[in-house]
Amino acid sequence: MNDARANTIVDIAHLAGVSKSTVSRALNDSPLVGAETKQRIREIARQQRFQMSDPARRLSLGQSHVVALVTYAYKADDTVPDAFMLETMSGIASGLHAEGYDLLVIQVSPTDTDWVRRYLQSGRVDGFILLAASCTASHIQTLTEANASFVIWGGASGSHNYCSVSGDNFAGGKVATEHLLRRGRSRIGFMGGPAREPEVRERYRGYEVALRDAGKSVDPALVTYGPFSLAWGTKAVVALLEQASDLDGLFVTSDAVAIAAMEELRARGLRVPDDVAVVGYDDVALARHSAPPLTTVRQNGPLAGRLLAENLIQHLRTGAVTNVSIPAELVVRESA
Amino acid sequence: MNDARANTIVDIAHLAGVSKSTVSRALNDSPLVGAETKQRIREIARQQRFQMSDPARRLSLGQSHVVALVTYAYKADDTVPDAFMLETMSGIASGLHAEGYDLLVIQVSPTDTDWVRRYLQSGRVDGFILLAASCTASHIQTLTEANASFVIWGGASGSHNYCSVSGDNFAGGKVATEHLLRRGRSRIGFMGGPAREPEVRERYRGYEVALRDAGKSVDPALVTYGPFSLAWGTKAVVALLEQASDLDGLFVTSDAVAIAAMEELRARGLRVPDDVAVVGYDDVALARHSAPPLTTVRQNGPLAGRLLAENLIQHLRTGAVTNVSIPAELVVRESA
DNA sequence: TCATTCATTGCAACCGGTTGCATCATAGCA
DNA sequence: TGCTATGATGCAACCGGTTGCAATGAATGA
Repeated sequence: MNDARANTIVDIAHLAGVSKSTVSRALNDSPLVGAETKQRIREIARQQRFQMSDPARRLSLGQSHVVALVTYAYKADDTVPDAFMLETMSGIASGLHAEGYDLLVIQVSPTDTDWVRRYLQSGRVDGFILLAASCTASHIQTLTEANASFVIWGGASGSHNYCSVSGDNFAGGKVATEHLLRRGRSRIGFMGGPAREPEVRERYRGYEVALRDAGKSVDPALVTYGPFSLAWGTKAVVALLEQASDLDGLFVTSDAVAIAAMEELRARGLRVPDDVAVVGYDDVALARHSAPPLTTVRQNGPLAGRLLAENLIQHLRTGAVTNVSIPAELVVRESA
Repeated sequence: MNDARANTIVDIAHLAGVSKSTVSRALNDSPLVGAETKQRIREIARQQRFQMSDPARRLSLGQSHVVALVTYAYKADDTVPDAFMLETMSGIASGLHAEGYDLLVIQVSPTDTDWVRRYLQSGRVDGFILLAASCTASHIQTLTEANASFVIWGGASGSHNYCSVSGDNFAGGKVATEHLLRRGRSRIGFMGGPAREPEVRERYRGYEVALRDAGKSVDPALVTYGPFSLAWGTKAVVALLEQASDLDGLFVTSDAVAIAAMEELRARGLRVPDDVAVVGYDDVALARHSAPPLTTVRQNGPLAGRLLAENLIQHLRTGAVTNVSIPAELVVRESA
């Protein structure tokens, strides 16, 4: 190996004729080094294509500059893989990157809470990003007890002492329902996801308020909850039609499920939107190309990701707790 | 802070009345420590809920036990968010996890190659997982020169000296085309993705061979390439029909694009599969619920992910270069 | 001109593990 | 009984940075 490239700050120090402290300070842009010295050292480092050892740095500084995105093992059958999820992840990654952080993706089992300790106490990560959909109360408790920094996507809007970023699910549900009302629908069904998810509850509230504002009240026969699965989309439509054959509008809190629902409607000879108008949620890429193209509520995934990243980092640095809500926008296509 | 929990191996050493070397060895299950001593130390560590410092460990060992998944910034407009991608990622994460590795997701710009050095030389990661679709020759060259461990998803099947895992794209293309032939179609179009992508080329080869085996040859008017975007799906159908109005079968190398194509066919009054039979690729979750449900070629995403992880780790440990191909399976639904 | 301040730089300890080598006690063997 | 092979443990150096404090020299002010 004639690879005499400088590999540690000591090597750089030799080349520059200074001590390693000075090199360390120069590369960290400390004001304690003279301007020309700093310049010279940095130039040498550049020529040598020098990269500081990250583990050593972490060890000294006591922080990893890594954030974990906590997920469950993804199963194609019961989760619909959002464009949204990928978009958001992309936003998270670039938001973190801009601040010099890296994104670690970890999978945890729903019943295990030990991962908090494993990742935090070992210094592998500085903080966590969780998704409300896959995040139980016990997880939150564990995180709080461990004094961890974390931020949750889609948490309840209620009072809590942790950071969160959510879509404006209430507004989204409201605008979707109002749109259906404006289209002259009077028997509007609500197909939620799991009833326990805060996102779903908020969207329901929006649905409820929109109806109330229009002088109507909610008919329980028109409301149904279930998993966010395509199979359920089909089943729910069947059940809904049995309970309320005069259904003429449908607000589904997931595009994928909405598309499955539309398929079932069609299979039963009902035309969309003529017989039943349908509004989805998420604006998945395929929504634009469904039959008919789906009217839906769009959330800005990259923005969400960026905010998650920024708020978490802010919490790491300052301890500030922020709760942000990003707007929901109705995208009108042909299904309603 | 009365938090007197043991935080370093030295604390454990005190509690156990041994030296820190012994603790280190005990926790690493070294055969150099006596059995009872090892037991005792481990028990104490458990009681203290002790976690070794990862940065310190990395610094000593010179490895990070972290692998980077290299992605480009995700843009909803020109990339179709695969279920496959998410599934594969999940497989990668659990494959890595089983071997004690973590998954870091990094975004790089197509023109930048410096990230290799930044991540590798700094010791932040031990190796890389790349996707052929977003992976230029210069990236590969840089990786090779840096002597990095890496594995590529969907690389060419040709001869190369790096690890790769791919779907059997040739077989997939062949089986899809054969299915269309079996359905009595004689004017079968090929809608590929970007012509430069190895995956696409292989699928085309399968298409070509299937036709040849059936005594037909490829009609260039039936073949078209373009980006994997939904908008292109629509446009390509228009173009194809102009060039060959007698089109009666269509093999599209992406489900999402295929769904967009079917929509356009329908818009032009052509029935699927009666007038034009369509076969897609990927078996996206929505494929089952498109109109009509899409016949497609399925790849096992979780398996792919697991193999990517395992082969990379094997390369890290032994330097072994493996090239694996996973099977492609035809899923017959109603579109063909 | 001398004392004092300030800007630079170096020294050395520290972060928390790993590991080669020395040490030591014990068991095995002649 | 004396000597060696062997297993268990400790010592101390090392991984590559960061940082408090001391030291140095020059510039400032009286």
